[in-house]
Amino acid sequence: MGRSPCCEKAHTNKGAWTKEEDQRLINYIRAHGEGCWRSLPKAAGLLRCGKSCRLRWINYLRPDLKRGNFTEEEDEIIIKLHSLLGNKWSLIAGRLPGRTDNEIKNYWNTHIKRKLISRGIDPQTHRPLNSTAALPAKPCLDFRPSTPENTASMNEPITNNIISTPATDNSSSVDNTKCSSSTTEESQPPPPPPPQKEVEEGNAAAHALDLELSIGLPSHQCKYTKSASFNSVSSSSTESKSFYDFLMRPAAVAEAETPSTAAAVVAQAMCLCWQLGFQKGQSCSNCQAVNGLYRYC
DNA sequence: AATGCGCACAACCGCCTAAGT
DNA sequence: CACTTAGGCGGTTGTGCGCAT
Repeated sequence: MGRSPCCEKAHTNKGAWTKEEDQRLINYIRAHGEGCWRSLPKAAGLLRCGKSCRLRWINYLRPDLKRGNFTEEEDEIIIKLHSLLGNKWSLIAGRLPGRTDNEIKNYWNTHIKRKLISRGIDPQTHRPLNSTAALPAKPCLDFRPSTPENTASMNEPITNNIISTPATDNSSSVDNTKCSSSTTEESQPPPPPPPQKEVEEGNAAAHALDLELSIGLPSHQCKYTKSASFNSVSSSSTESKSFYDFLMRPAAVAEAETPSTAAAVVAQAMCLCWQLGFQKGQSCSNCQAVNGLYRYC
């Protein structure tokens, strides 16, 4: 049985929105609030698909949108979050008040990719370009469930989780693009994405995800539990907790902070020696000192 | 002035998941 | 438990615009 279309396509407009349509949508949402996108078009007198209305509102009409150019600080935050989260645009957008996932996604594809390439960094793997050729993209947070194997691996020196040392180390059979440490199942050739499904299948309780960054998610305040079910903070590390706080801080709270505050938290919580193109053996003291938290080194 | 090209971004599409029945 | 539905997400496409020739 196929999926029914989200709306009656025969009688819906497509393409660019007119000012009148925008105004109708704005007026309706102002009067009735968001919700029930399926019935909204009819109620608002719009010949549009509900999905289309939702997208238009979220990406363009919402009053709290920032619009305008991204700042350098926002750039850096996006880069850093992308290195951790991969193409989880909605998660990244959640950390940038006033920015939408679509906006960030477009900005990434048109600006930041080029910027990173000009720095000699692979935009997908966040590793130096000359060491990442032909390696598949991989998000950098590990959403695998906690298992004894994982837990054990977390206590080992980190060499290949998330961003590993640039590939001078070919002798290791470990796939450096993997964000997770090697386990029995992951010692096999990496299946194409997404790992999330596997994770969820192996985690019926959906509560034991371990991000290996010791990031946890208080379910009461994060709307993104569906996309990334973070576990509770399991580390006493101040740094990881700071970054956890930053990631999981509601956008409304984050908005109250200055971008530099947010950036500082990221800078504090993440070791970026990898991003600077350090070669093996040149990693900073943080990488060596914080066992199990930074997977970049 | 006309044309071609590349870029930026709004919008669409298909899929997934949670919630409802 | 199976099925349906709405909402949400990420990838991709379409189109308008500016610039170079």
